[in-house]
Amino acid sequence: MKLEDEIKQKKFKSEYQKLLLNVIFTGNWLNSLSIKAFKPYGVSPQQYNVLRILKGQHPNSIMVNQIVERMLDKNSNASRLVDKLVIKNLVKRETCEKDRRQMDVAITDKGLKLLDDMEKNIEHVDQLIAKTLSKKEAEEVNVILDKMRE
Amino acid sequence: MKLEDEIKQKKFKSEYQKLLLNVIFTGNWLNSLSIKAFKPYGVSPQQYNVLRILKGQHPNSIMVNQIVERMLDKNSNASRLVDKLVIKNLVKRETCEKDRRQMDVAITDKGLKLLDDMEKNIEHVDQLIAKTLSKKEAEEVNVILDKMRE
DNA sequence: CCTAATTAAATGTATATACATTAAATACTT
DNA sequence: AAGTATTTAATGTATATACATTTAATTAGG
Repeated sequence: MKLEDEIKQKKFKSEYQKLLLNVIFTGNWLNSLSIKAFKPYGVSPQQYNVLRILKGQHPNSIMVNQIVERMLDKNSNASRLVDKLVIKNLVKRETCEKDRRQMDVAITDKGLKLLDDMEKNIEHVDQLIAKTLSKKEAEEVNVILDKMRE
Repeated sequence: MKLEDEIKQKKFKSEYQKLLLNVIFTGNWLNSLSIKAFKPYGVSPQQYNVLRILKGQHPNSIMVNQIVERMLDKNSNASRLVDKLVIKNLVKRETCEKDRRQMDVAITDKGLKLLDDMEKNIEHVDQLIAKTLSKKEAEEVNVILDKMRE
C-alpha cells in the first residue's frame, strides 16, 4: 500500500520527505508485526535482539557494552534488558574476573531452546518480505539505506 | 556506513533479513535525530507529527480518530498526545456538537508559529538525506518500501 | 421507544524509553 | 603511591508505549 494511503496524505514536499516518512512508517510497521509475533514467547523485539546477539557469540559470553554495539536500537538500556532475560533464565550474567567493572553475559540452554522454538514456529517477517520483493530490490534498498546514513 | 559495521554483524542470513534489520535500524536512527532536533522546541516526534497533521487541516479541525489515521505510528495514543499539546497551548480541543462523542481538534496560532519557527531553524533530516542520495535513489526506495508492505 | 450493539475518546496499568546521575573498578599522571 | 580521570554498568525518574478497560454518546433492531 502506498504511503500516501497509509497516512492519508495526498502529496509530499519532496521525494526525500516521503523517504524519511516511509522509512519511519515502515520501521514502525515492522516493529508492530514483531511485537505480535514474539508476544506468545514472552519476549519483546529488543529482548529478542539481545538473545540473537548472544546466540551469535555462544558459547562465549560478551559484556553489556558489546551488546549495545550490536543492537538495532542504540538507545535501549541493555542493562535492564539483560535483567529481564536473567529473570526468565534465558541468559546468565556474572562479574568478569579480569575486569570487575564488566559483566559476562551469555545465553543459556533455555534461551537457545526458545530461539529455536521461535525460529520453527514464527512466520518470519523476512519470509513475508520475500513474497513481495525480488532479491535485487532488497539489495537496492540495502545499498541506498546504508548510503543514506552517511 | 554499512549496516554490517553499524551493528557489528559480519553477514546476514539473506538480503531480506538484512533489509528487515536495515529498515528498523534506519528508522531508529532517524527517530533519534528527530528527538534531538525537536527537543529545544519542547515537542517529541509524535507531538510534531500531530502538529503537522493539524496544520494540514488548518483552519479546520479534525477528530482524534482522523489524527490516528494520519499518524506514522498507529499505536500512539493520540488522546494523550493531544492532552500534552493542549497543555502547551499548541492545539485546542472542544466537543463536537454534531456528535458529542467526538472531539474537534485544531492547531492554535501558537502551534502554527512553533512549526514555522522549527521549519526555519532545524537542519531538516530530509535536507540531510538530499546530500547523500539522488532523487532517483529516493524514488526507488519509496516504490520498493510501498511494495514491501503489501 | 427501549434495550443491545457500536463507536469515539479517555483512562488504567504494566512495561519500555530517553537520558542524567551514581557507584564501582581500573587507568592514568605526576 | 595518591589523587584524578575514565570506563563500565546500574539506577533514578520523567515520559511514552502497548494494549485492555471504561465511560459516554449514538445507532440499530425488535
